[in-house]
Order: sequence, then C-alpha cells, then structure tokens
Amino acid sequence: MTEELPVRGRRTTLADVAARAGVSVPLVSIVMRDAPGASAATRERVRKAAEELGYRPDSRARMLRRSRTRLIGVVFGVQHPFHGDLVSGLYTAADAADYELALSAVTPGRDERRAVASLLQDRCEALILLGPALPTSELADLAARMPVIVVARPVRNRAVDVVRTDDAAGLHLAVDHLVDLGHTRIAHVDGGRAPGAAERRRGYREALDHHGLADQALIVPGGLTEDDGAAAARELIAARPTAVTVFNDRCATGVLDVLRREGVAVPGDMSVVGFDDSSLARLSHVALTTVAQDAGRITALAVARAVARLDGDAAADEREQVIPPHLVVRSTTAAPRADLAAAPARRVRTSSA
Amino acid sequence: MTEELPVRGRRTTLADVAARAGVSVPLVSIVMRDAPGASAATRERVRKAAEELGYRPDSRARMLRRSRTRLIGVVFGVQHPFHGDLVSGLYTAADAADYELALSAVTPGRDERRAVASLLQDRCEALILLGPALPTSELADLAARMPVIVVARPVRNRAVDVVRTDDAAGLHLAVDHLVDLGHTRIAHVDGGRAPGAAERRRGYREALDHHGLADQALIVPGGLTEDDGAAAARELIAARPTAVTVFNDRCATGVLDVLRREGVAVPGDMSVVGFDDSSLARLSHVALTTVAQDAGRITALAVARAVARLDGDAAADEREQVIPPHLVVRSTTAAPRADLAAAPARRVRTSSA
DNA sequence: GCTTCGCGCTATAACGTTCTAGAACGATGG
DNA sequence: CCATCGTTCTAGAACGTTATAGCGCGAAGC
Repeated sequence: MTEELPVRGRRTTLADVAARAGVSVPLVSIVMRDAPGASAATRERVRKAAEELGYRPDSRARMLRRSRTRLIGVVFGVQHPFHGDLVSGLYTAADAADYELALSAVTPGRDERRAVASLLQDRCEALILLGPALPTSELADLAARMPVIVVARPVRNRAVDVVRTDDAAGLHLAVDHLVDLGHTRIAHVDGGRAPGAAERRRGYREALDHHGLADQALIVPGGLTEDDGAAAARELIAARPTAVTVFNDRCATGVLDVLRREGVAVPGDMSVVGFDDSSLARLSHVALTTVAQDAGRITALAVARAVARLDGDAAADEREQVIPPHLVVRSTTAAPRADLAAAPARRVRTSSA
Repeated sequence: MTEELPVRGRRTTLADVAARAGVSVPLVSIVMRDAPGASAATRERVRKAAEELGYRPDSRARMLRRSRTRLIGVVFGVQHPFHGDLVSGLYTAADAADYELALSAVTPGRDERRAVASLLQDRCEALILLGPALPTSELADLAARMPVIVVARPVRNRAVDVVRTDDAAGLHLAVDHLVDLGHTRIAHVDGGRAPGAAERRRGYREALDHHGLADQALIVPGGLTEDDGAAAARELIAARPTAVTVFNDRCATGVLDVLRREGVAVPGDMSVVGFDDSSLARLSHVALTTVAQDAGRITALAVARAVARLDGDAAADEREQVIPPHLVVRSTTAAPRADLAAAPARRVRTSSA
C-alpha cells in the first residue's frame, strides 16, 4: 500500500526484497513466479516486501537465465494503417499464449534488414513479418535460424510459414457482388508490385472469366496510395466502366475523390469496391463497399503457428494458411443505370500478367 | 564469407568464438565492441571466427552486465498516423545518439498503463510518451523513477519534460494567412479533449482578437476523425463562414468531403486550413493548406532531452520546449468571393473555454 | 641489471535472475 | 526409536556479457 519512495539511483532487485522479507533470494523468485515451494504465510510476507519496495522483475535477467525467452519479434511498417490493426491483434494473441512481443518498425530511414537485425539481438524465438519486401532467399536464410511467419504475402519456400488473406477469393467476392447487381463492364485498379497485388489481379481475371466476361477485362495501373487512385480515376473517367474493383481502400479513396469531383456519381454512374476494410472505409461519409480481411483471425493464426513451431508441434497442418475474406457492402455499390448497362467498356491499358 | 550453417539448437556465444579463435572470452568481447586492448592481427582473427560462426551479440546479457542499458522506451498509438512520423524521427535521433529504442504500442486492447509497465520491465532508462492520455499525477509518479519526456501534449508538472508544437502559434499562422487573403468570418472546428485541442482553440481566439475579429468567433465542436469533421461540416454549411481552421488534417478531410459533396466549393466558397501536414494533406488531390508540425525537430529534441537527463546535464534549458510550426499553403485556401466577404457569420454554437 | 613503463592478453568477478541440489524439520509408519 | 517422506527453505551455480585487476613481456630509462 505505502510504496517506498522509488530511489532514482539503483533499481530494486530480488536481493533487496529478500533482505527486507528476511528470506533467501531464490525463495523470493519462487513467490514472484507463483511457483510451488513456499508457504502461504511466507508468500504473504514476501509479496508485502516487494510491494513496499516497488519491485519490478528485470525481464533481461529473467530471459537470460531461462532457456526460453518467450519473445516473438514483429516487423511492421509504421506508415501502413492496416499494420496497426495487425499489431493490435498480435498483442492480444501473444498475450493469450503467454508470449511477449518485441516490436521493430520499418521507417523511411530504417529498412527491414535493420529491423530484423535488432530483433535477432533481442533474442526473439520467432519472427512475424508483416508484408515484408525482403527477397525470398533472405527469408529462407532467416527461417533456417528460427521460425519465420510471413503475414499478408505469399512466399514460395518450404521453410517459411505464411498466413494471408485469400486475395483472389476477395476479388471473386467483389466481382460476384457487382455481377449480381447487373454490372458487366467491371474494371480493376491494380496494386502493381505491392504484396497481394498479383493475387488480386489474378482473382479479378478468374472471376470475370467465370462469368463469361473475360473480354471485358480492363486493368488500370494503380498503387497503394490515394494519389495512385487519383491518377487511375482519370483513366477510368475516359474508359467509363460501370464498376471498378480497387487494389485497396486507400487507393479507392483517391478514386472516389476524383470521380466525385469530376461529376461522376458514385454509385450512380460508377460502383466502387475497395479492399482491407480499413478505418478509412468505415467512415460514415465514405461508406466504402470493401473486401474485409479478418485481422483478428490472421494474427491469431500467425501467433498460433509461431507457438506451434516453438513447442515442437511442427507436424502442424499446412505451411501456408489462406484465410477467406468477406465482403462488407456499404454505399458505393449499386445497380448500374439502365442507359449505361449496355455499352461496352473501352479498353485503355492492360498490364501484362 | 563462408558462414557456418546456423544450428537451430543453441545460440553461438562469445565462448564459441573465443574457442575457435584460440583466445579468451573477454578478448573477443573487446574486439566485438571495438574497445582498445587488442592487436590488429588478433582483431582480424577474432572477427573472422565470429563471422564464420554467425555470431550475434546478445543484447540482454550485454545490458544486464552494463550499468547502462542505453535503451529508451517509446509509447505510441498504433492507430495515429502522425505517431508514425514521430517514431521514424525517434529512430534516427536515437541512432545518432547511440541509444536503442524499445517500442510499446497502445491499442484498443492494451492501454497506456500496460504499455508503460512492459517498458519498465525491459529496463529502459527513459520514457518518451507520444500524446499520452494518462493523468498528470501518474506521469509525475513515473517521472520520479526515471526521465519522462511527453511529446505533443502540455503537462503542468515540474518533473515531466515536454516537447510540443506551439499549437496556439499554429492557429495564429492559419488565421493570419486567412486574414491576409481577406477573410473576416473565420470559424474553427474544435478537437474537444484531444491533446493540443485546448491550445489551438486558445490560439484561434487570440488571433481573431488580435485582428479585431473577436466578435466573429465561431467554434464548432469537432474531434480527431474524419467523421467528426463530416458532422462539423454540416454545421458549417448552415453558418456559412468564408473560411475555417480545423483541429487536424483527418478532421479537415472529413470537412472537405462533405462540403464538396454538398456543393460548397473549396476554396471558392470556403477556405479550409488543417493541422499536422500529415501524408493525408500532402496528397495531390487533397492539397490541403495546413499547419505543419516539425516532426524531425520534435523527435530530435525529445531524444536530446532524454539523453541530457541521463547524462546528468539536467541543468539543461527549459523543461518545456515549444516548437514553432510553419504554414504549408496548398490549394484549399484563397481570397473570399466578393459577394460573400460582406455578410456576418451566424453563430451556431460556441463551446465554453 | 634493476626498475618502470606500456601493450596485449587472461582470470575472475560481477549484473539479476532461475535452476538444481540438498538441508532442516515435523509428520508418518513400521 | 529409526527410517521415510513431504514441505519449506537455502546454497551454489549458471545464463552471456563486460568491468577490473593483474600477469608476462619487450622496450626504455637510470
């Protein structure tokens, strides 16, 4: 209750607590860890002493002594909003599994190699990489050292675990939805070389094909950002499809903004579908119809896989876990206007597969 | 060059390197730290052995042994885009000062108290808190234990260092700019209880006062998010000021979106100024005139202050460092239309100071 | 030739924790 | 009364690193 004035100088250690409680150091350790081997009365006394001295265990020393550190390293991009959702999920999943997280950010001035290097020094037992841009060969080298789980990007290598959204299926959902509404001229704004972009492009093509609309395919170069979307919108205005699926929500926001500013009503003149269900899409004045990635499930599986590898249950199922997304229908999609439904989409530019 | 197959089992330690190089363990330590006390020939030999074994120093053990950990804890919000910029800056500043950073995120499921607690266990020497919501009393308790630097929020307590943008001055810049353009009916969309909101509100009032426009003050309740901005926009449409300063860029984006959708031209019918110069504002299709916070300078000062405290130069200047912002003029501000410049703004709602 | 250096290196002890043995003790069982 | 056991505790070592002290040796100074 009456916590001692925390001295600015030396940190209070197990030895301090032991001295005050009149017991040995290991016994204090036993009490602090809730390990068996101490009487109820002693526990009480030790806990009181610890409380009074404001004792905090030193995780460095603890991990040094233990064979296991129970520490999972996470590399994330500090700019990418969706990584925020993933980090949140990872914290709760790790918490439940009784693991700790060590965060290492990728910034404009700090590349993935540095981020990983610092985690290696911290003695993490496993690595979770969010949408890494590292070449597969380096990922494989890492995976030879320790369990590596890559999130949100496919990796063709036996040693690397992958948890990702079924990007192709996401575009099937989007296209199916638009076809159900009556659209036939459906364009796609591409993500270029971004993680997942190739899969989404493939899903778009497959879905059109499945509906017998393969010859209507129109792929406009885009990217990850609002600016990329704005640029793509100008091409869309020229080509005038009745609907468009966009690589992600940020890009879709750029598309929306330019379309509306240029007098193209959404969803009246053109329907728009995003990808991610980021907080952007949920904004009431945007109300973007979008493909939602299940961040909670993805992160839970990523942590579960790391834990399984570490606990030796390496016989676990599949190396690559592909999570189905789901469609969130909001206000940017509707049936095409009758007068637009007929005319064929003009082909502007098609990126090669 | 030919790095040994990294054994999945035990980690390679100084002892392994020492054995291979045929020297003692402390000597390897000396070489790895580039400390004086080893001949050039030995250095070469040891480095080669370390390389071959793929040795990585164990930062836990290192920090345990050293009196200093040279570790600075950072608490940041995983959702807030501006925190991303700040974290980037902190990394480079810490790097230059030869300190390491330990990141601890605040998420919907992990409050600031937990974030701080985990950093304390990691044995950080100082804490940098980005826009914390913790009560001043708790900040003061922390500051009694270790140097605490709060960024982007004023704190009235002797023990806590503060580095923040001069929010009031930022609104002076914004209002001056608008007045220069010829505006007299300038509204402000408020940030409520968000960090910095009170200062910006005050700056807005002072600036209007300074230009003899105090009786034109119009403060519309807002918030931090696009949705808050969208709601505020509806009030603005009713009140019809010719210009508006908005709490931050996200909120301003919401304002812009609704204004344009409702047929209010920006900047034709209404000028809009944001705050933060976030990536949002820089987007070419948004091109928001905004008050820029100097993230690089803020983070450099925050780290410098932490280092000064730790090195004992506590005689350092001011406890609170207030960084002047600057105005970035883009495309959302212009002179008011002649027919609008005359009529007085109607008062909709004024939040109490 | 003896001290006095300085240099390159090693031995030993820490840092704060947890693990492994084992000691002290009363209770139980024959 | 002695052996056995379980409980509660302590002594000592260990994790991987770095700080401190000191050793051996050739060079310089008297």
